[in-house]
Amino acid sequence: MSTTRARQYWLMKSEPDEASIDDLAEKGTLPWTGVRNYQARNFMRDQMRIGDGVLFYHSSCPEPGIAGLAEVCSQPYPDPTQFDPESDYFDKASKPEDPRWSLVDVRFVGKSALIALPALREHEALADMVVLRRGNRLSITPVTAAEWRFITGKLMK
DNA sequence: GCCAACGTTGGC
DNA sequence: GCCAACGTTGGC
Repeated sequence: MSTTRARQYWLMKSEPDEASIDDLAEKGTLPWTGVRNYQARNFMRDQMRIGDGVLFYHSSCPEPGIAGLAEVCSQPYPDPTQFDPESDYFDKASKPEDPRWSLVDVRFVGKSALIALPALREHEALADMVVLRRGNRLSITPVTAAEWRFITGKLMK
C-alpha cells in the first residue's frame, strides 16, 4: 500500500537557451538534468512526487519569469550527465555505485503568457515566494498551495 | 559587464 | 570547525 500526500508545488528555473517552455512543449517530457546544488537535488530526490505541479521559470534571459506549467512525471533517478565526461555536467567525483546527483522528469502541461519577474513582485499574495527573496539563487524552490492558486488561477486567467 | 548573494573548497 | 578565497547564479 502506498502512502498518499497532498499534491505539492515547485518552481523550477531553466535557461531558455538550454531548455525553454517551447522545448518542453515539443518534447512532451524532459529529464531535469544539470542540477549541481545539494538543496535543489534534495527537493527532487527526497520531496517531489509524481503529479506535483511545476511553475516553469525562464532565467538568465532578457525577460525572466514564469512561462508555463509542467508536472513531475517520474520517480527520482541518477542524472546520467554526471557520468558523461563529454557533458558540461560531468562530475568525476560521482561514482555509478554511489551517484551524487539525482533528477526527475517533468511533463509539459501548458504554456502561459509570460509572467515577468517585476509583475510577480507586484502582488502582495506573492510577497513571501521563496524565488522572490533577495539574493535567491536556488534553481528549484517550493511554492505554497496559496501561491500556486494565485498564479494559476488569477495571473494565468 | 557589474555585482550582490551565497555555496563550496581547502588551509589551518 | 573556522573562515578566507574563490566560483557561480542571475537580475540588472
